Amino acid sequence: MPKSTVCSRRKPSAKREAILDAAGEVFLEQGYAAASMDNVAARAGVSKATIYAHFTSKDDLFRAMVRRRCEQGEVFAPPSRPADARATLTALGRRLMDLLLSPEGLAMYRVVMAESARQPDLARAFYESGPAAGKEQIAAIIADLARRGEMAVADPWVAADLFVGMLRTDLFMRALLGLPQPEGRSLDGHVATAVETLMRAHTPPEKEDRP
Amino acid sequence: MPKSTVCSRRKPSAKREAILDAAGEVFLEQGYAAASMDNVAARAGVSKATIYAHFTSKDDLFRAMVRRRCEQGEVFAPPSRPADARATLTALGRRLMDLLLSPEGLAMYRVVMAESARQPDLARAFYESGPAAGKEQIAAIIADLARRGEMAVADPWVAADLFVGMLRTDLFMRALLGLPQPEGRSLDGHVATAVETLMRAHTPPEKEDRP
DNA sequence: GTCTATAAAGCGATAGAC
DNA sequence: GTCTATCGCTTTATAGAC
Repeated sequence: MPKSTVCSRRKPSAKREAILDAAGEVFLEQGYAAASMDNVAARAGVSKATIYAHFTSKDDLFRAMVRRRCEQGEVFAPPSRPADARATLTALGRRLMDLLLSPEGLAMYRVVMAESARQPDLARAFYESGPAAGKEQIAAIIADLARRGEMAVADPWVAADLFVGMLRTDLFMRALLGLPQPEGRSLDGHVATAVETLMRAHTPPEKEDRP
Repeated sequence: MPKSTVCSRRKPSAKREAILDAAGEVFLEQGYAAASMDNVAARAGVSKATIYAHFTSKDDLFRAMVRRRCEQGEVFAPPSRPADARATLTALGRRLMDLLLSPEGLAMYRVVMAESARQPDLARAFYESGPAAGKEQIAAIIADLARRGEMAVADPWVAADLFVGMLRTDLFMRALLGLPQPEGRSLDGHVATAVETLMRAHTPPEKEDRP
């Protein structure tokens, strides 16, 4: 995968980067409509006219900001050395929860969903480089576990979907709504429950050993 | 449960209702910030001043609209006569999917999430009267199945969480983002997969019979 | 209660100097 | 490229007649 010096169709002008950073903060905090170009300019430390020298409109700036934040490589690395299904899924689940519950990630979900009606292509780009890419990587790891006989999986994509779904429960919904998390349950316990349920439904016959 | 003539702290003035209906359409379509009072007035067939005679501000109108749409009774009725776990869960899952994927429901999620930072109490009210109330009803039904020996459930709330999570997967995420649903998979198949996975993890020992 | 007309402020976007 | 200053429009909210 290309990582740097490739696809730099624009030289990384310092001001341009500052504007994009500021736009990220303002749009993600306030939403597209409530955010103002004056606000972005102030937070970037430039004048409003400078923004319009780099971007043709508020819309253009918003799209550039979202697209830049979508450019991220592999977020779910396969385990460095082969491990059993429970350990692999637990690490994976924990990583997913951290991503889902990060403030920037949550804000991104909110703002893109809010604008999805007016920016269908942007919503698609976000989905494909975010949730879809992540699920694809998880499905690949599950497929590998199945290949090694650690799990009995008919369709790795369905299994990945179930796994992500069991992790992205009320906890995620509450986070998206900005509500405080209930104190009782820990993230690790939450992940363990999902892993256990998935394993019970996908344990290969020769490994059957109920606790 | 009280249904009508109760809690009518305001007489249902016709214009007031028209304004609230119009506000629902406009806010849910365009989002809070992008919606204008002129637009609401036009769609309600009244003048802008009339709106301000009933509501003190745009914010007040928005809150009244959300709160009114949150007043809904029981959405997941228990089965009329006792049925086995698979049938009960399948009906329940199908009902949940219909609710989650309805255009009004989706728009409500989007607009409340987008405004959650500025309206924390509104987000909480929506959550409690929507997702939380639904999950509570589902947990009660699962608890009843467990009591009758149809399922082996340690914690009905955890089971309900898992069940809802497995249903509210990518399908729901894509719907929130306004993306078209993939053609291949049917809603019924999706529900069946979730029911099957939940059952495998919660089948009581004396009923063990794998297909 | 409901209207028309308007005030006051903020918005996206641009002109023109440097 | 970057700035200051400003245009033209839309917005929320209100005054005053009926």
